[in-house]
Amino acid sequence: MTVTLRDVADLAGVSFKTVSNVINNHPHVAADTRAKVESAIERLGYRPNRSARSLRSGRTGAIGLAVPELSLAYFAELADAVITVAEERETVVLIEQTGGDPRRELEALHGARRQMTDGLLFSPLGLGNEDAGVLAVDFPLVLLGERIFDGPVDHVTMENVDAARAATEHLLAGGRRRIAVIGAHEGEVIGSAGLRLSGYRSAIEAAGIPYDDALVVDAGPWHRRNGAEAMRRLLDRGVSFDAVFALNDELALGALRVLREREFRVPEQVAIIGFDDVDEAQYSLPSLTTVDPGRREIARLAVDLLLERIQGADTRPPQQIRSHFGIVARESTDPLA
Amino acid sequence: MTVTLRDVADLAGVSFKTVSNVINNHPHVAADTRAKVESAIERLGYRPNRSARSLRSGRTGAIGLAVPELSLAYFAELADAVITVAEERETVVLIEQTGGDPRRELEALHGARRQMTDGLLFSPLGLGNEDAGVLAVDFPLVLLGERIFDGPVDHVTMENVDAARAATEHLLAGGRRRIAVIGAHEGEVIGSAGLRLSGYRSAIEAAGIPYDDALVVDAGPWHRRNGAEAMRRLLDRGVSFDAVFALNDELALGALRVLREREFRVPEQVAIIGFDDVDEAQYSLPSLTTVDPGRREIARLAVDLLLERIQGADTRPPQQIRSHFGIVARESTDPLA
DNA sequence: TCATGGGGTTACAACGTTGCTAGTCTGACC
DNA sequence: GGTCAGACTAGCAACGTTGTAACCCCATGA
Repeated sequence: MTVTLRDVADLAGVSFKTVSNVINNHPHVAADTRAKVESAIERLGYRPNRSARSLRSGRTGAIGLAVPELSLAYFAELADAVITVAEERETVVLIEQTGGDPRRELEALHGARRQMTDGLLFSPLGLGNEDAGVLAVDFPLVLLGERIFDGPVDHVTMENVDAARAATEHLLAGGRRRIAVIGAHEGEVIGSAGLRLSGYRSAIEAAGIPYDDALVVDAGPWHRRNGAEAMRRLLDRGVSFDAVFALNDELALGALRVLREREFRVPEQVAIIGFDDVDEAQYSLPSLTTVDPGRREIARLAVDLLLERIQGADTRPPQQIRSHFGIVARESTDPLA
Repeated sequence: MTVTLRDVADLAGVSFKTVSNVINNHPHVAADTRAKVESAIERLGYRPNRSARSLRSGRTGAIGLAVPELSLAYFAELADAVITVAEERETVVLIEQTGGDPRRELEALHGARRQMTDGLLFSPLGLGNEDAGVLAVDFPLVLLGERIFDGPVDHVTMENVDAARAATEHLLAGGRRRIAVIGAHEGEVIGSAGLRLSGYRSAIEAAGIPYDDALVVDAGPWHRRNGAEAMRRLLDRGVSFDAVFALNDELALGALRVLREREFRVPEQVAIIGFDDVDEAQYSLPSLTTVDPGRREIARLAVDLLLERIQGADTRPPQQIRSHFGIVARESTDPLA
């Protein structure tokens, strides 16, 4: 039924161990032996059995990716990028959705699925810096996102503060002075919300504009519906503003929807900028200016770092790596005439 | 280092095979033996080794999901649903992206990754009905989508024709008479495009409206950008229309963007309906009427069918299963006053 | 009393691979 | 000519699990 090393060996007239040597590119295999074996492999359509290989070697050739949920465009596009990079490295990706629930995030770290992978790319949402201890695990782990910074592990993240500052400066450069923020998380210091908010704050204060609480709206999860709802709350407060910095694109698109519903002209009356550069941002009306946080770069850096740790080649202390960001200017922030 | 059956057996004072029997719920294990073994398992934190189990039993406990790309919201949301259902069945999902490329789709069917899974959920895009033969594989396979209907395999799909007819009727009921179609694929008979177009056609003809080629616009891949571009082509043709049926939501959102750019009032001058009910459809402006094709139902049916085939419990001939659809009426098709 | 049967448990042999070790052979060197 | 290094190949023993078949023992019925 299934073709094994032994079958190949019989056909090639060598021992099955020699076939194994050929497959694993051992040195000291004579060229003609290698040729014989390879043609036998070809003839029989031999494929190494991954379970047997894993059992013996302790490697699975797979990595895990734990994210909140694929329905969020950012994570879907991140997963896309991770899978694509991993494929180039002959590695498969096993996706787990945690829903941002701390309990399920812990399970992603310690659950039974870990056995099926050699390491994990972990993007927590429910766990925070106070949980950094749980990251002390005995398998290769690369942390993504901005929920935890004090963990004893490699961490690939984006330049949240600098990028948020740049986003805010982009609005300021367009002549805006009263810039609202959508998507804050009350009291959060680190975490995407806290970091981006602090970037915002440093930009406006550098421009001599005082920070105004009334312009900052909390939102729960960063879905469109929460962006819409937050914008409604902001409008209902009756404060005036001429720009909005939504802390991610989904929030921005939800907020944009409400702005236009209430017949604000965007960008003439209100400019809006998002964060993430999801594909969709190009196709809203107006198209959405946003921050490209370097998603593909993050995927590449994270996968490569994880694979190096798995191979044991990399024995450096835990790394903190940041991707490069850029402002993608589109219609939603066209400067005032 | 790792805890094995033997360690548990030693602690419990039984043979390692008895431990195996306990774990696999074999009948004929005395209650007190079971208790002893279970407490030993607990004490040592024993976890069965999946590679060893796979090697011996031939089962991996994983299924594959091959889709064009996760960046397309429909597939991201489908993957979300599949992973969620599979998790409830203690099964992990291994996602492969084919990019809709026939070569990579074939690889998904025959490639090395198949070894890591017990079966495959396969949503082709590049392969068509003429390739049905390649689906004759020796592992459990459940086909998704509407590219291939003549395959010798289980197939879970949506009611494309009926749903498209209902979508068109929804527009007709709103008083629209000149309904354009965006996203056709020239000459396609089956496939989502072909089927949905034929549903459209049967609806308008039943309403006594002749089919007009000038109203039907081709588009390549169903991305926003193609929807936008197709809408531009349609407008450039100079034909008049009072409604648009976009064959999926992404096309609809791209088209909507162009309509509003060109200052059409939606839905007053032009109504638009999509297909898929992606999350985003609720947050566009105007919100997008669409067809809910029963994505969660598809995921559940497909996973359960695949798992039954894997267990060998299901020996029926290949099944054709269809999910239930519904029209989700939103602002973009508000009826004419 | 002895065969019978079945509950409960166990020994043994795989599953297909790789790490380690040991071997054989050739050619070069002193 | 003998020794030795190095190139090349092979044998054995795991890795941790499950299927098969066998075992023991006690209760039952003849």
